[in-house]
Amino acid sequence: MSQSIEKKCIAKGVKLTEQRKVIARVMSESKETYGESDHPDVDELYNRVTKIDPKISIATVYRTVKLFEEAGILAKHDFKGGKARYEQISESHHDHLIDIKSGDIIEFVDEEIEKLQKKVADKYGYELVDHKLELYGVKKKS
Amino acid sequence: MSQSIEKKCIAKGVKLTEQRKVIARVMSESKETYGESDHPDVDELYNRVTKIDPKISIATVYRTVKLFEEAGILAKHDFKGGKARYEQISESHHDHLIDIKSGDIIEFVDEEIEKLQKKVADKYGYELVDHKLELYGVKKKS
DNA sequence: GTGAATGCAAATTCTTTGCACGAGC
DNA sequence: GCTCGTGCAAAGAATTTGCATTCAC
Repeated sequence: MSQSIEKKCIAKGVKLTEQRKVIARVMSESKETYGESDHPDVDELYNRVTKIDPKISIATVYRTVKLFEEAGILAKHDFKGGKARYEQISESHHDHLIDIKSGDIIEFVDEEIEKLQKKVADKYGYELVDHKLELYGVKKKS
Repeated sequence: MSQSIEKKCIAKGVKLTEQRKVIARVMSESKETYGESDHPDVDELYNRVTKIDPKISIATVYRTVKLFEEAGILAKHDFKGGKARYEQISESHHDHLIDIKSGDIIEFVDEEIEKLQKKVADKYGYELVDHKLELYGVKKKS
């Protein structure tokens, strides 16, 4: 179980307003409530937070996810489909396998792929600072 | 050297209008003219095609790249930065290493990573139909 | 000739911003 | 009181779409 976003904010000196607390809480509870597959977009997040505090505006949600992203608290993903989707950054890095039929998202870690990526960057004289690996697949009938 | 887009259209039964021919030609010549790093967005493509035929509208460019993408002729990439960027699909699959300082794009192939990706999908009971691997790096001073 | 493609401008969608008001120190 | 955050609505940017006209076959 990962550290609450609220605590991370305090650790990083991000000021916590009431609105930010609600957004932090909703994102902290995301996977516990909706499963590992949960990567809400801003609209979905807005729906969830306004159930707790109906006065929060969508602009604040946009501003807050951007703030959290810059603070290294949330990760932004541009999966196929146009809108940006967010998840809390966890200690352990992982990549995504996306079911193109159902939209389900499976998170996985593959140390060997990680190592090879560094090797590739190295080969071209680069230091790897970030990467994105998304697999798109269909369930095999078995 | 890869097959011209125009020929691919004929092979796939995609109707060729004058506008589509111009767009096909510009995308076919993309890497030869602008280097391996070339992955134009729609705006850039629009600039290039209107130099050949100034009457082509941006809507046609959008419609055409979507059409070509659906026909498996162009690949669409959502690199960081908001706008979609395109390149011709070549026989040999490759991934991208992006220089986050200069924006340069290096294309690379790593068979081992490819294999591991299939293995991961397999492990979760999926058949891999597509994937996206992007490395973001900074040049090492050496 | 007929259905599909185009150009234009308006509409959509996602996201950002200007500004006046409000909250916290 | 001052600074910064928020809400609202308007602005922006990228992309799509409705419709009348034109084009490809």
